[in-house]
Amino acid sequence: MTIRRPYRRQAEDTRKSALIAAALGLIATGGQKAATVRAIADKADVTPGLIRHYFASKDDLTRAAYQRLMEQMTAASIKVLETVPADPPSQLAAFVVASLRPPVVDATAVGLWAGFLHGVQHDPEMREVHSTAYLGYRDRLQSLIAALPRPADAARLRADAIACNAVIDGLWLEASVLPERFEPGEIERIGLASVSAILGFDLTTIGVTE
Amino acid sequence: MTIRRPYRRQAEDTRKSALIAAALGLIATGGQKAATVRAIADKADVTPGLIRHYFASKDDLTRAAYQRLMEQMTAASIKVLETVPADPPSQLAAFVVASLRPPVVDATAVGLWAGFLHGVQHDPEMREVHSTAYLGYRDRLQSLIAALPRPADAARLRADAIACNAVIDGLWLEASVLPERFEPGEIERIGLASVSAILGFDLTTIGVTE
DNA sequence: GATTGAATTATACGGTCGTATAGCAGACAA
DNA sequence: TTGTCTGCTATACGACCGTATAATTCAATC
Repeated sequence: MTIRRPYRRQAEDTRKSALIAAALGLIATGGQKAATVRAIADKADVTPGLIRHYFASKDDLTRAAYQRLMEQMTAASIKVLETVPADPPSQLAAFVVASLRPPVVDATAVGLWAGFLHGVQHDPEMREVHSTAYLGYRDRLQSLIAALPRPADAARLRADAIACNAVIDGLWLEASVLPERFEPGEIERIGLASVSAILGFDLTTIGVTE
Repeated sequence: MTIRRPYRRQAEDTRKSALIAAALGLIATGGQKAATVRAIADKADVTPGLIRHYFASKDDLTRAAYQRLMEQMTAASIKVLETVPADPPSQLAAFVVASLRPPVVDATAVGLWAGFLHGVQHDPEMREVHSTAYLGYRDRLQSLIAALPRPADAARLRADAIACNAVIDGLWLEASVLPERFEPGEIERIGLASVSAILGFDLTTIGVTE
């Protein structure tokens, strides 16, 4: 008679969360092709069969992992707003800088993002998740811009939000992919200067050093 | 006795090129995992064994495909410079707009780019290709900015080039992933306005409608 | 402490992957 | 025509993939 692997039962949320974390870790390290059912189970310290007990299919797990990733990324930028003065310029400056620093700017984050992009383009459910997260982030940015003491109509506001979001995204991309090409603090400085120029409102004199 | 598939001999460059094109097509459509040795051979109308006759391994073919992609993408933006007036503002405006239109802004292009990102991050050879292409594009942009009739020292020039490149990249990303969220021409307009604001030099009055 | 239901493991299946190697057949020289 | 080089095909191998299903063992309930 052979011995059977011992185990401890866990709550559904705990297991699902562990499996999602394992999948994200593997995708970050080795790309989508490294995140096999067996490897994920191994990393989560369970056996492969359990994945299909909690997720209808591997694609289902992949979708859940993507959702988690998007939540984490947008949450990091938004949370910082609670820790700075409530005046609009400080809030916006902090938001911009937080989006251009770890943990948002990070080689694994952009790797993960890229790993999911194909799914985002072809899976309607993932597309929905992406659209919601992206527009949520941009709307937040837009409301911070709208709060600034400067005149701007609705059309201008929308264009400004798209433009500022693009600078942030572009810098995020470049700094994440080729971090060694930039000096420490350079990306944040350029980000603040660019947003200031686009909005016609100086944010560079606000202290956001930490 | 079984019949054997008939074939015609081709030059090495022809076959390699066809295999690369097939690989890119498959990655664009179905992601990296769709670009299997068998599928690539099928699309290039040869048998799988031929791939390993021309490429040391599948990774070798993947690297070649990435190189081709980067060449195509940067070439598209640069080529447009020959077709517009030689004065610096017109050149820069044309460059920006060309980078924010098809074929550069394209759902398949960004899908391809994402499909290769993991390799770029982990394969030194692909990283080198990326670095060269990216910096080449940015240098080109920087030289166009430098030619503008406005004062700017070296440090300012570098920061401006990084910032403008970031806006372009960010808009490229957003427009490629969620094209239905933007009105026709909106991205180009925002791109020109943002670059103008960052540089403090108006490019929006130049006709680049085409 | 016995019972019971579900969380977890175990095993198996058909399919596809990248790679290796042997031999056929197309095209050019003689 | 004949010979010969090599581009190309054919076939096979071991590994691993996602999925399906049956067997077990843990933990809560009575």
